[in-house]
Amino acid sequence: MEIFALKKRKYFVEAARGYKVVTNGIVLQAAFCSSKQNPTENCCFAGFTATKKLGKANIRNRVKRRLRAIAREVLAKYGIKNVNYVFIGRHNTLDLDFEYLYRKAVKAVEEINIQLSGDGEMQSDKTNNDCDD
RNA sequence: UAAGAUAAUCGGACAGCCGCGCAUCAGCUUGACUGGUGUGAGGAAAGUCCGGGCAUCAGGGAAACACGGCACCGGAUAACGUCCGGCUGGGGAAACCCAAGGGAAAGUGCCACAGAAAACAACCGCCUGUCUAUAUGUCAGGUAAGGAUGAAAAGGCGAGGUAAGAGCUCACCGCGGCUUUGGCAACAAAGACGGCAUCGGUAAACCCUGUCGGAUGCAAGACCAAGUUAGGGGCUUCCAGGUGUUCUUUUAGAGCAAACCGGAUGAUAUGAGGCGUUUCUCCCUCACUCCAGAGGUAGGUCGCGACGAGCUUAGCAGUAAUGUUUAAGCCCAGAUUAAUGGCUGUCGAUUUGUCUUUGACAAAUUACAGAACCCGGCUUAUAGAUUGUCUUAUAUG
RNA sequence: GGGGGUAUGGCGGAAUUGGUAGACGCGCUAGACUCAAAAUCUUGUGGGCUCAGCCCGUGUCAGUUCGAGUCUGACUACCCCUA
Repeated sequence: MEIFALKKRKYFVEAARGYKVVTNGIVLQAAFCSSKQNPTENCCFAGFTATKKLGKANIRNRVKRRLRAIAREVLAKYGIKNVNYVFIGRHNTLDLDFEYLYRKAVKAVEEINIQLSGDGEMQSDKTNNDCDD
């Protein structure tokens, strides 16, 4: 599974409209790619967010790096193709143990994949009006 | 040894596994590709408080006004509100530190409350004279020694002097200008003089004097691609030379384009515009476009990554800031959801505890913080470590 | 990245040239009215202490001044603008 970076604000907003799982240390959002991204086979996209609430520029950068390191390992195994994943840092992301964060991230991805697969079947039949729920 | 003062420097190291940005080379599958090589955060990258470069608004010069910054003296610098050296004032036992530190005899304003009075001092008191009702009185004058205030009371203090007083006189101190000497200067020292009628404070109040400053900031701005509507006045078309752009067999050639520059040509008007305001002057622009002006948008490339107010070392000049090619070496991050990292181990440093003895072991901690157009400063944040010089105290010799 | 602004009791919001900080409104406390509540009326309302008083208080720290909410400098927090 190859992973590419999300770069446009548009896709971040789309992911936020999709599904969301909250764990200790990480918030995960995910949605299927739009057709404009023209994804290659067997790849998914990952974006990272650290808000100004977390701290100054130095701290926000380190949160993003940590999330990037985790996402690289987790999505390589558990990622579904043509999905935009957005990882959002929380106030304790830096303090928690790396192993602990890794296990939490695996759980979150698995959970959101179940939600996405259910949505994927329904998407073929009808429009995705119920995304906000 | 202890307590300080000050000037600087550094601000973790190594290894393993897995990754990232940029540059460049190679490959073919021609791209969100693969592989190799090189390179990749700071002393503050921060705050955005000053000063520049650079860009746009076409522009240059002069005068007046307006607005804003700065202000002991001399120097350094591209420039500065910065830096260096001095002066003066203040703090400290000392090393040393701190200061927006011009002008209050150009003018205006303000100085609450209290107080007789807050800047043109006579309310009480003191003294002299006068009047008659002989009093704790009236009127006229002199007087800043005394008066519960206040942040501040009209040079201070002592002696002489006087009706009472007073720089009225004198000594010392303060102040002022003058002369001489030293210093580039700020200023200092000495001398004699003035009597202080310049006599309070405030200029981070207006202001005056001197001096400096056009405005806006890289989301500046340039180019490419793409591209919508409407009103009024006015209504000529053309040229591929430059420029742009596309392609190729790339010192060039061919094609395309009238948006720009340039050239040719026509009509109308005698004007409009020009970076705080006004005036003057030079000059420029527009006349085939001008005025008015609604809505929409999606981006890309350059700017932007180094021959530079460049970096390192030594020499020379200078008290120093700094200057200098004199000599040698170097080319040193460039993203745009924003690279420079994640995990592990070993060592180092600090603190605490234990054992026992000046070493082991264990635990904890290992800062502030992340370039975004680029430089020179200032300010603020910062675990800990190192070095030089100086002061004071104590002890010993 | 760049540019600008604001900060005063629990909340909104005054305070003229620097001169007694907290006007005014909302809220809150206590009381009156009521069987009870609302509305209404009255009273109080920044904090601390050794409480007839004194001290500290205008985001924080300095400076100028006799005196600072106001003037000057540096910081902190929050907000806005910028294709």
